[in-house]
Amino acid sequence: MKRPTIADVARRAGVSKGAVSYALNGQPGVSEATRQRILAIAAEIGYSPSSAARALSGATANAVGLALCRPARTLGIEPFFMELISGIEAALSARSYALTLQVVADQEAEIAVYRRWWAERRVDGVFVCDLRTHDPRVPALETLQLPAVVIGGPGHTGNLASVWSDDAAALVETVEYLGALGHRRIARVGGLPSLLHTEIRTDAFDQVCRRLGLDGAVTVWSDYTGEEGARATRRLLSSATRPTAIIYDNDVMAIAGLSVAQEMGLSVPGDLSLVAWDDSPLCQLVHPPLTALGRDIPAYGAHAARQLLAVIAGDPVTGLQDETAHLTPRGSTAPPRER
Amino acid sequence: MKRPTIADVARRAGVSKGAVSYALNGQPGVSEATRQRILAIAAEIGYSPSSAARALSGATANAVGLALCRPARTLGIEPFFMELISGIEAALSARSYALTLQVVADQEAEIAVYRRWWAERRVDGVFVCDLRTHDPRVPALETLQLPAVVIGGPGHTGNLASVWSDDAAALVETVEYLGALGHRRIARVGGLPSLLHTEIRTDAFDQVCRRLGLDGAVTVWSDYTGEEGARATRRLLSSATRPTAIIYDNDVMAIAGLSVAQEMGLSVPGDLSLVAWDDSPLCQLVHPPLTALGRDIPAYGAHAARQLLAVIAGDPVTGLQDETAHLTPRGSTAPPRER
DNA sequence: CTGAAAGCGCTTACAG
DNA sequence: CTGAAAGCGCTTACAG
Repeated sequence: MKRPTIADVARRAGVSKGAVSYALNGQPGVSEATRQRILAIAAEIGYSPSSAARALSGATANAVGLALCRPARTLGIEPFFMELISGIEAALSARSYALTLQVVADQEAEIAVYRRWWAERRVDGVFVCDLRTHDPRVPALETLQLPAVVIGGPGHTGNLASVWSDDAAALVETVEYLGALGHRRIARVGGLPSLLHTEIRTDAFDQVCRRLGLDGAVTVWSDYTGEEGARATRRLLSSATRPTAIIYDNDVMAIAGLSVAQEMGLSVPGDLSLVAWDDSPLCQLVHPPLTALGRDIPAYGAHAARQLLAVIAGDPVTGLQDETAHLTPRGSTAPPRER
Repeated sequence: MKRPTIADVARRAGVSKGAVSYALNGQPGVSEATRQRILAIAAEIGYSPSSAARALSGATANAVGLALCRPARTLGIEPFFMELISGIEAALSARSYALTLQVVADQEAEIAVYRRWWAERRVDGVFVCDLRTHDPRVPALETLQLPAVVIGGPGHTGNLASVWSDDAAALVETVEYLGALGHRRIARVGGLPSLLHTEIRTDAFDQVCRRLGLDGAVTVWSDYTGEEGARATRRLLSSATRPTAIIYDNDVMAIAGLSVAQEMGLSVPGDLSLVAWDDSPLCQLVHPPLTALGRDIPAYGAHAARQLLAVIAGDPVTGLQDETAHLTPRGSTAPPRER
């Protein structure tokens, strides 16, 4: 089947190719009647402008890129990324933008991908996930002048636009809630310590525990996998002064932790309260269902997409604070049982 | 920062643009010494050919498309798709192909996306997931002559290439195993009944149960969500002749089923054995860990990607049978307890 | 082995 | 409001 071109539409409509271009792009230069006729003919013969030709004539690529730097196993098991991508995608396709995805091994490879995308003019902009302090991707993107939106923060984003959520506030709310239930020894199983949001949560955790005088507070780090979450939990629960409550940096680790507690003969929430960060449907599938910190991740992705399109359009864009995660108490938290 | 073009490389190397093109694409027409010099200069100034210009001059778009027709919530929670995408991506990026992703609402919208991608010359080929019998996407793609690989089957793929796994065999193995343990009343919580692989599994289930004389065999359908999996399980376990074993069409439903069994006071595996299809890490996070049917999903995606690249290259490609899922027995299956 | 040139299908000033 | 033309950055026959 031969693909229709702008010339086919022009011939049928009895106008020049330029007129067709103006009509399709909503530019002035054609009468409304002509525009309608041209649009009808384009629809009739199934014409869509070649993205290559369009991109080559200086217009945009109509595509944005997302490079993910996580191994396949954590990508697969964490609902977060797929939900984020769904949200990004929904906002992009509403504006007929395509999403180009690439999985990379490390930050260096990620920067190389940005450079290639830029040189190939393949994308008009990119999303940056898993921000770190002193993140080399930020200056690299600034140098390339490739439009970008950081999904994360606040701070450490240089001149790049960003979308972020107040993790510190969510963590403080959680600790205060556990404190109000009567917990004095609260532990936290954090995510990768190199990620900015892990650092933000850790700092907030230390501060609020100090403020509430909870000196049994301890953070151990993990990598978001169930295996590591289980190992960290086993270590915490084997200590002489074991915690009565644990906060996990994702839901997969929390579910693994629940399993470990049951295997060690502890009752949840009687002997141990558990809180998961990221309230995916998984949290309600286990027994007892997990108290969790949740927010609308697809919406977060959609906001990031709209920010990126604004940056590409040249609008002045800075940081956008998204909804703060809220705590949904379920069966995994209760006052600590006296020992 | 200005993007380097082929002219910049040609000027520096003191050759024509044509020569640079030949050198970069590994075509004859330049001496090996010149080729090396040109490649070195390209690398030095960070040159990558504009994908738009390349696509416009009749070469390929160097991108393939994947349209996913699932709501955000099941996409997020099912590790399957993200693992598949990881595998596809790894095989594609090894050949510097980009993956374009789009989430669509239904099959009609999906066909419209294919048509648009084709008209825009945005992709060189596409992957087709969630195959149905009499799937309208198959003739649509045949008409467009857009290279495609169906991820699923066997059968019902028209002239399109495909990658598939023998679900019938895996299901038979599972039922025979449960039968050998002594189970006589086996139920199955299936996925969406409209999907081909659900049909294949259902037929295989009916046949093997008949062959083994298990007349309590029953299949109920679901939509892969935990909620529906829980509801289906509750219904099955409330029946007077409740099953002693249940096979689930994905792991999320199996985990929900485990939770329901526990909530109803049944012990797993004492009163009820459970088997999950799709052996993601989730299966080992619950208590007891789930017996599951698993296979290497990233590899499945990688095979599909290599098939698609072969179709695009014009190689003769037909159906490729991938590994059959194998059963990993864990704590959720045992002989039924006498009642 | 190399160079000059046409052409891919658009967009966008520039004349009319 | 419309048409003719240049130009985006490649690839690929076609001469030399």
